[in-house]
Amino acid sequence: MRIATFNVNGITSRLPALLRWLEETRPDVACLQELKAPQDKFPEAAINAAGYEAIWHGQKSWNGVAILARGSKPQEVGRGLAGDAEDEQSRYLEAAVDGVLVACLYLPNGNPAPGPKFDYKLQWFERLIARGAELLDSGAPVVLAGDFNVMPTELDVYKPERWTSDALFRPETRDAFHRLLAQGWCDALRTMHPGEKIYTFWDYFRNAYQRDAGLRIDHLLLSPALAGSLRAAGVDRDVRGRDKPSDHAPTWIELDLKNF
DNA sequence: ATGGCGATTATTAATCGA
Repeated sequence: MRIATFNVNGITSRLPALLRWLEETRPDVACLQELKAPQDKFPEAAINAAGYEAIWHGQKSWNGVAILARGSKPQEVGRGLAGDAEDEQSRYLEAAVDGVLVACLYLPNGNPAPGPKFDYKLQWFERLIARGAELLDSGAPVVLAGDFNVMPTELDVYKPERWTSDALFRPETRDAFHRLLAQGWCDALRTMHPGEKIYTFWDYFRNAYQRDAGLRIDHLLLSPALAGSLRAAGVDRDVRGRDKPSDHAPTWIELDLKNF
């Protein structure tokens, strides 16, 4: 089973690039973030025509997440994280696909930091950590996939010293990510490629992609029930180098569930 | 250290992302 995560930065303007990538790589599950489209503007017909069924949680202008499955409808488990009744941002969606619980998440950016946006990021992180504990307690096979807006270590930033005060790399942010991992999650990309420079995002400025000035902020975390099934992981870097690209590249894992 | 690009929304400029 191939599971991918892709921050599309606007599904309306990214639809041709998304469809091309789906056709080329045929993931079994695709988690999308930053739809930047209201609920009724999701291009469901085009997704269906590509062989996928989808559930999504849209929002006008910002955020928005979706889970696509090839040839079957993702069975929704829930949307949104508990712990803040006031939170209206569409950033979290859970679904069951072929016996695997897939959580698609778009963690807040948090800049500028410090400030209210950074506070929101850290609070959102704590709510995710609480949900992570529940999911692990269930013993279910779970993948947490999405744009975490965190570079976990210095290896995950092209120039770490430039990013130490940024919301994506501040000590509080990294600490939260590491507390999440310490619950028992497996960082799939890093596990398959220890010590390697791996980026999933290159900003639009200053030829960042051409200079390989990137960040690793899109992650797939596996529960212990799934970690032993991990066979491969990677980033579809070339997608970032095409016309009209997202600033993120699709990131994926391959699980062997034959003996599951 | 700054500003650069791209998408969206409401009316050609502001906001947001990372």
